[in-house]
Amino acid sequence: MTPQPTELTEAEWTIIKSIWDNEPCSAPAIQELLFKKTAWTYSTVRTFMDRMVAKGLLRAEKSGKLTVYRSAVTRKQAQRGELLYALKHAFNDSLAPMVQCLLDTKNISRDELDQLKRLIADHEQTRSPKRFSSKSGGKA
Amino acid sequence: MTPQPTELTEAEWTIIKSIWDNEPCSAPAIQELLFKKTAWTYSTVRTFMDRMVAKGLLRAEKSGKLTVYRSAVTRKQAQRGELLYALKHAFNDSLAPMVQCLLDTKNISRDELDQLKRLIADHEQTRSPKRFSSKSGGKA
DNA sequence: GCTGAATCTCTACAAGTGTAAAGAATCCCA
DNA sequence: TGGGATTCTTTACACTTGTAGAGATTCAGC
Repeated sequence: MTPQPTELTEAEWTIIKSIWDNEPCSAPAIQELLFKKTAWTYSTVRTFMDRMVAKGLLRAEKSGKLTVYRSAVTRKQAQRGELLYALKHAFNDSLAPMVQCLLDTKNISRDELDQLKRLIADHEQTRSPKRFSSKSGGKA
Repeated sequence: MTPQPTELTEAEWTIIKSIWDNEPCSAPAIQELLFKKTAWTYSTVRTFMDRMVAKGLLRAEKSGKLTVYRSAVTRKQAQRGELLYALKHAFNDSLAPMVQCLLDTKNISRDELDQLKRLIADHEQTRSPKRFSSKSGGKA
């Protein structure tokens, strides 16, 4: 699972986000949903969507005259891909510099900082249960 | 300063990293440095570099027959650009989900976790000195 | 069966990206 | 001063991305 990480173009992000929120859905539906933001015509949207099918980002299925689309990658997968791209190229795969850059760049509220600390604390917990990991281990 | 954030392509990252580490430098020098990794010919490297000059990522200067190149964006700027792209598109500009994804994705060692905690702690300190910030404030 | 609305398919084109060959210019040295 | 080595310039080409028009298809209702 989690095939080779994919990076999406800006347009692809726009499309797939709309699909995640509405799947299964048709091209005309997506076009209408996005029109406010993008002013894309039906042709444009349709072209993107078909190209994304070709790339394995979406799946299409004919239902009568309608073509119905679904995502073929999860939000998590796509996020991972994008994150790994940045991590690898901009930060040579090192966590700390990336987080440092994040801290330097965005104006982070106290609440957000607390939230980050909590995330890390929780992760520590999960990462190394260390003691009674009576979690049902492994498959059958 | 810090003009509009730029995202770099993979090839551009490769080139500019090599330049940051060696500037000022010539195209043949960069080509040779990268050849092991990329097998790019001189023409390829040179094309990239000249296009990057056109984009404002590098600066070029003739010195006799040699063209000498320098970066026109700092590592920080480029990192920021890449990070903001991911943050914006994949995470709708929300810090926590991005960090969460980071934690979920990479195998993070205990040391790294500690380092992250320290980063955040330090940041808190800096962000809101709150009490005796007798730190020499501001310029002149 | 015909018409109109909705949808689809095909084709196109400009800009950007990855990749490079071929030939021109230049310089060092014998 | 001519030749070889180094570097530069020009041009090209295929593929991707952003964007879309024009015409074909299909269905629903008259």
